[in-house]
Amino acid sequence: MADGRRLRVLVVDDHDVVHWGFRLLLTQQPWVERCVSARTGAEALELAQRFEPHVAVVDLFVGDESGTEICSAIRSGCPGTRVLLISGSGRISATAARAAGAAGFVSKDLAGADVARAVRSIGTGVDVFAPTESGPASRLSPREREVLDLIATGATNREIGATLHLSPYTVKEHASSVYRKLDVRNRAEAVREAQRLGLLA
Amino acid sequence: MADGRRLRVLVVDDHDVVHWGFRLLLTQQPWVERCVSARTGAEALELAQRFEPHVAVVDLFVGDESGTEICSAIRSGCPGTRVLLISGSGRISATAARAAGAAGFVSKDLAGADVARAVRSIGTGVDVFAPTESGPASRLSPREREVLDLIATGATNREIGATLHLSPYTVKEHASSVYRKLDVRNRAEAVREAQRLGLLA
DNA sequence: AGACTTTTCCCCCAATCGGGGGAGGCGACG
DNA sequence: CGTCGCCTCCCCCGATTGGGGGAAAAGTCT
Repeated sequence: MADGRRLRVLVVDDHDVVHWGFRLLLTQQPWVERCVSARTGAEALELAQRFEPHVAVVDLFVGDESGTEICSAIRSGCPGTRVLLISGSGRISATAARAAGAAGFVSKDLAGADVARAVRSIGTGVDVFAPTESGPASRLSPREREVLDLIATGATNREIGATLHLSPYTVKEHASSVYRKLDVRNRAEAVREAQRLGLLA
Repeated sequence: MADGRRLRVLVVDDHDVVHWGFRLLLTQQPWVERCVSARTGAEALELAQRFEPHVAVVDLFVGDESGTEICSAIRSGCPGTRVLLISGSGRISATAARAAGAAGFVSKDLAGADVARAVRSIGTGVDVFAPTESGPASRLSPREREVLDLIATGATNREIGATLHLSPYTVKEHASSVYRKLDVRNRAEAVREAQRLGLLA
């Protein structure tokens, strides 16, 4: 794709510090043509269409909005733009990122040079899914994550079952699996641990 | 305190992007002499003692470490340095921030100019506690916070009672008060809400 | 094909939870 | 002085939880 061409990059994040950080990081790169930032999904979409960036760096949580949704919106509204999802402290499943149409996923925890390299790789057509899933977080199955999400809202097993169209027995089963995998004893601790691991918004 | 003098600032955060963001933001300010960054509590302490910054900007969560603890460490290891605590998305009680010896607290959500102004205010001896306490967080009594902390560890009311030398009945009473005040139904949701409000770390 | 994981469902049972009620003591604030 | 919030303790009760057991279908990986 982009070979001898310099890249345009769009940064989507609700924190100004992140904007400045990326701007400082990226404008120093000789292969970056320009770097613009959006603070909301709507702004991101608008900028993407007007600006046609090669790469959109999208935070997993942009205010109240979901990074994966913004990713999907950019993908459909501006097909030429490839999306790199970045996470604050937590992790996301590579499959979920792919499902949203992302071309890559990395953690903000990575050193600057690594993030920059990831942006460049995305821009040149190479997919990047950095944090090879390893922690206890990754061992949670999709179903278990769904259940965990609902547990964090204070829902009972019965309510979760109704929501997910499952028997309360099954919900309890998934909940117990989550407790085992996260090494916690109950819902309260599971929520705390999930927050710590960045599994919840 | 610092009048005609330009300020040295230490940024403590585990995310490089935040470092770059603050660097870009602060080095543009004419009243900033220099801006250095630390990625861990130990590094922060070391830099604080060697560098004697006027202001230390400390994230509420630095990797696995607690921002308030780093704040305390800086305060005792380098009394001349005043600390500005910053939060990612959540909030913290101003009282908790004060207890840790912080001279101020703001949210990363603030616009750049506001954050910069807060840093400058801290450096010139003015305390800054931006999100004026009003929410449900501040209404929690000390006992209720203790109970909430222990609930987040997965402890049962009986265990909490043993820890705090209270009857399980009393613990249950405090727990119920917490639920009422945070407008949640149970422990799991209370933990999630407490995290969101920055009551836990 | 066998091992493995995931998902789904069921039962039993003790422990825990959370709301409701009541009660007394304390200190602050007006 | 009365009220109000905080802290402490107690009981009852139904709902919920979480561990133990078993079972079956589907898919993946080797």
